[in-house]
Amino acid sequence: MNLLDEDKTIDIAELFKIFGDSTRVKIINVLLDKELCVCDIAKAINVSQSAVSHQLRILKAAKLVKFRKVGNCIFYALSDDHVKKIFKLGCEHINEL
Amino acid sequence: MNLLDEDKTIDIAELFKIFGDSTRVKIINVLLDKELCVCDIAKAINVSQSAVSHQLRILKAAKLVKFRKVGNCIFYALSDDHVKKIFKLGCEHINEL
DNA sequence: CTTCTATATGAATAAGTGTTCATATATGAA
DNA sequence: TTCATATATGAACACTTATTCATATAGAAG
Repeated sequence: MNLLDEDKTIDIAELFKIFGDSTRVKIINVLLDKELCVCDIAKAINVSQSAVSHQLRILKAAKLVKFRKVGNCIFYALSDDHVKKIFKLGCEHINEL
Repeated sequence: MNLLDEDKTIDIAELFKIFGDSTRVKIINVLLDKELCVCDIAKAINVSQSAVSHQLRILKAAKLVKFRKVGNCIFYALSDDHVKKIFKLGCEHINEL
């Protein structure tokens, strides 16, 4: 049962690394069931607009979030259910400790 | 659907952060289906004994691995199926990209 | 065109992290 | 006890990363 060829080791680590920051975890958490624009995310998790924007850039680059533009605002949402699954499994693990 | 109270945000991030290093990913990968002692892990993933030991300490502190002593050797294994589940879900995500 | 709001981004700084190297500890064998 | 092997650990260093601050971009409203 060897799930990884050497090439993918880095990719896996990079994926989990993205879930490994509390600001990004907060962003993912508030996006679990709805899309939000940047400033609403910032308000919701009480982090500066700039910091949220920087982190969204990372989440976007990893294709963990998608976005759509509506006038002046940009709404972000989780890319797919896979992101939710990984996140929820992590939550379950924590809750069982 | 708000899975996190503020208190747990850090815990979740800390959990994923542990999966977010390629040396630790390699260690988890070789422990998926068997236990191994430290020097065998080091050989298997081609990383120094010291580096492996340092990373095992982190995995141990997070209760992601368990260990047993046999004479001179210390065999490490994944703590439980939860660790495997999270890891495999990450692998699936990567393989689907 | 000007102003206001929303978002992005670059630079700088501070904090965190992984590896290496040297060494300590501990167990087994002789 | 002495030697060899397995593992752990502390310090140092290089590297990465998240935030802040200032500023740029862009769209909407007046």
